[in-house]
Amino acid sequence: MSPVRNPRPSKRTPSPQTWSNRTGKSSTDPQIRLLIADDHEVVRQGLAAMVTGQPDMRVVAEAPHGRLAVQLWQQHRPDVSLLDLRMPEMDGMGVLLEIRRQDASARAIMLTTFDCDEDIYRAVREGAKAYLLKDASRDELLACIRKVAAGETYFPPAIVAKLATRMSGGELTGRELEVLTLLAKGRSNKEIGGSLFISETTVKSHVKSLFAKLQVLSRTEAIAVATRRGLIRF
Amino acid sequence: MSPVRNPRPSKRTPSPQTWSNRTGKSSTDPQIRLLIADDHEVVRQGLAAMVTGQPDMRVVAEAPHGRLAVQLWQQHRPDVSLLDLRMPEMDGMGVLLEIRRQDASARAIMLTTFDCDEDIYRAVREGAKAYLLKDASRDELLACIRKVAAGETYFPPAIVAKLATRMSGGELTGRELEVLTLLAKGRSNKEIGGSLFISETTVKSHVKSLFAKLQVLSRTEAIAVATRRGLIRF
DNA sequence: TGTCATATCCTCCTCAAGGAGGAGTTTTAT
DNA sequence: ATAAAACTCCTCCTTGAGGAGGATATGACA
Repeated sequence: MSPVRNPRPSKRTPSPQTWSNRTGKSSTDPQIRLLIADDHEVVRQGLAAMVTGQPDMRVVAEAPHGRLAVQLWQQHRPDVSLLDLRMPEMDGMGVLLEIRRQDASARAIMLTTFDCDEDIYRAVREGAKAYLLKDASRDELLACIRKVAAGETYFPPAIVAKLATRMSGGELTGRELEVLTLLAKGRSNKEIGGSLFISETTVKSHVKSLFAKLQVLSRTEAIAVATRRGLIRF
Repeated sequence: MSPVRNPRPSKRTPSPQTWSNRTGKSSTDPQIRLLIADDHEVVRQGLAAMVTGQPDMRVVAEAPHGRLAVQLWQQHRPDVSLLDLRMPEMDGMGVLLEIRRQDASARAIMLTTFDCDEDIYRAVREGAKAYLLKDASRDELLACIRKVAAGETYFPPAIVAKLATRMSGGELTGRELEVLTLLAKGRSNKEIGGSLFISETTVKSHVKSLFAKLQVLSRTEAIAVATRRGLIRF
């Protein structure tokens, strides 16, 4: 509410010295101010509980869904936002996109239960400073928050490995993803063609390039791989 | 350790008046004593945070995996156990089975992120007193704990509906489940036969009855349905 | 004892799936 | 303007999937 906002004037990351200033900071804002966005109350409570007691950080806002998260971000301009990937109204990626549109230097940690290649890839591409699985320990979470607040990034080794995996094979086109989605629902090529208003032949050709990119030989395999990569959900 | 255990003699739910009594209860055990078992620290912290401040309940033990959960249960004999379904070492179902083997009147709430028909069904069959999704609100959780502590059961409407769905179609045999698992990995009938040391023909016949029970017409559909029901995981 | 479920195996048949190898059109980026 | 993707459609061919309709052996249960 107070008009005194965001000490960072949307500039680039200042020099390391300035950074030290931030950490042992001016009297006005001595703590890392956090926004928590997660639709699960248990998780919000858990995250909040994990930072309370830490003298150098403080939760300034909590949101049960993405839309509110953006709103609260605008109001509070937190130093670091903890965003759940899967949320109603607007998911974590949406929130990240929106807040980074308004302030390209905004810092966010993406939180998720699963380590889907696709999700990780997108989060990194959209400028997430860190990617944490919800099975992270308290220490890991705190370390991650401090790193991100300091302008660094944080990606667990397992995440980095996944990211590498994802790079192989190439990206699916929009149409291929549409076909894949229907294919995963058990639809035949003919049915898919009917749904997308294209011929069965065309579906086949999409399926073919799909298989090549996913490096599989059958639709059932495609479903398995695509699910593991997070391209489709059940 | 103390032989003074479980003041409720596995009787039926007492009258509402008794409820008031329980809340302002006898000096020996005035609170509902809880065990929390979940491999995610965030969730443990969250659950703990949600009950702290409640005068009528108290967390007496926390476990990051199933094996320790059983151990701690034996030590503390909590009134209610909150068990995560998916855990390392031993999952929630295993813990439930074990503690109910030692004390058939033990009360447990099964916690999970997903509402898979199969999981719900098994939990209910094995004597879980309640089934809660992790997106439950604080109020729902507290209400659930109090109900279970009072000897009642608690199943959200959505869960009951799922349970009904699960009942249709019939149960898969062990062999059928094996075939389904391999089928979902993208294996062909011949490959499945090779893995299970049976002929392709036999695989086909298993697949056929599989389809009938799942009420589907193709393997891709089977994967979709089986995933939704929680029969297979990726 | 007979029945029911499970698991195993068979044949014959049809059709959808998927590989090989094209080609034309539109969109997008350079 | 031009090249590169993406999207569309085609034929010919092989094989695997899945339906129909069986048979046999086992073990549990009444």
